Amino acid sequence: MAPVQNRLIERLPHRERTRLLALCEPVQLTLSEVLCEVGTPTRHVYFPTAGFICLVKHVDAHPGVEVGMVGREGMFGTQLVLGVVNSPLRALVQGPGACWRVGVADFKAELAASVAMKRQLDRYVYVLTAQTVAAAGCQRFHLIGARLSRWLLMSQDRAHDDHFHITHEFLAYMLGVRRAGVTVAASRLQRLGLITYHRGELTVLDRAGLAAAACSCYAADRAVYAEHLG
Amino acid sequence: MAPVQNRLIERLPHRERTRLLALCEPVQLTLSEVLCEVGTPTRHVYFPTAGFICLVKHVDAHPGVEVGMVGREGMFGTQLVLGVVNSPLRALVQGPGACWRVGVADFKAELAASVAMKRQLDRYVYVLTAQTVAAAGCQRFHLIGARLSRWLLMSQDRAHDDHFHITHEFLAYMLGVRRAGVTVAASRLQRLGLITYHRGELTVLDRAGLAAAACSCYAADRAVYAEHLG
DNA sequence: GGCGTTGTGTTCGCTGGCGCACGGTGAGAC
DNA sequence: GTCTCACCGTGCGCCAGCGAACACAACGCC
Repeated sequence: MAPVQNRLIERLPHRERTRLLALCEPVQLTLSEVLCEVGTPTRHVYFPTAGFICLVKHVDAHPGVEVGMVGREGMFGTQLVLGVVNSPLRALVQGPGACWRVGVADFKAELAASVAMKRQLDRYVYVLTAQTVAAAGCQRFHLIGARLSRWLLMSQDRAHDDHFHITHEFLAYMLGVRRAGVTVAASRLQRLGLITYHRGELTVLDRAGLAAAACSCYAADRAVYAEHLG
Repeated sequence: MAPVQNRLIERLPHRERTRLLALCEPVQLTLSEVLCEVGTPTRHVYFPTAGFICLVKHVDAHPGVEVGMVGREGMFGTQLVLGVVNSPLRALVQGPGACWRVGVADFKAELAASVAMKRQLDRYVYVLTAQTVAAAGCQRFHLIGARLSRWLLMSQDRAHDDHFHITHEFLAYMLGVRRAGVTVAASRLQRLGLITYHRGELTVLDRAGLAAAACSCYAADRAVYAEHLG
């Protein structure tokens, strides 16, 4: 078996890790796949190892806003940790790749059986909530360019690659803005030599520069994660 | 002893409720009191009975945005339920009134001792998180007038009174907007006969009208609460 | 090799909210 | 009775982002 490569699982005590992995099945996340729709019961819990997932809030008929991102540092299905089956958010695969998957019943049973596991996942719930709260502030105060930069950095961290597939259209959906707005912001970043892109293939050229262009939320998110699960 | 009048405590099984109340001390929340500053360790957990508390996120040097509100339907200190001591948010008293208070150590001990309590508070964490997520979307898409209406309704629910003390300045801080913007929105609501106010004393005249003017987030929040803790 | 589809660049007029600022007025302090 | 201060009304210029639209180029399909 390949190394686990999901931080939450790796941090579990040996016994719990083994038991959980025995219940996991490896699945491949495919781009744009919807793992869970709003208001529907969660069927599986996901622990990404290479792919990553965006959590999107919808309000009225508006496009949608990303409020959280889950890569191999986290999991999708935190609502189950809190004892709730329905997802309040849409879970959308943004980075294709490998992932562990557990059925809801098995997951609940393990959670009930292991205090250590529950305790750790509680902490992750906290971290993800902090990210969500930061997203609220970010929505309110930061300009598209800064938010775009932040989003690209977060994606790059989770894709473990400086190149990934993403269109302006999709970015607009994630940021809750117009596609044209993204084009303007992205082309500025390109002119500055921070990124380059062409028909959905985007490459980060200057990570440090991008970090400088990003809003403070990026650093804040990382700090919270490091403090509680680092 | 007066009736408990905090929904979370009331919903506990008899044994747990009695034990928790034995550890509680009654305190009076005073307007504008800061119960907990960002990044500092939480000292007490609060279960409001008459007063209520706002949770405010700060980003950079910007004014602040309210991302959650806690009245007698909830509690302040959810981070402790997740095993984290530091608060990610500022907790600010917005409605003065009575409240139960428990020390952190006592609270943790009770939480560890009672599965039923932990389970219920987990659910409340979920509800509060949903509220936070809604706040993010609300920030992004809704106009000041609609958000103001929502905020007034939420306050009224928690104040159990159609009259309360609130200035435009403070509302601006809560909504993360300019004071002048609040004045414009509030005076429109007044012209429509939905509210009346004068030098910090505000009265709701037409609750139904206000609900019609508010964004969908208000109804959504209530629905989530009712579904999970109703 | 033609054709529809998808991704990107750009324009135009509009508007909500911003920063800043000034003025008025009620209420309490002395 | 005056003074001060908190609270509220309003105005002005500005700008980010919006909605709607059009143009063009690259790619995939037949």
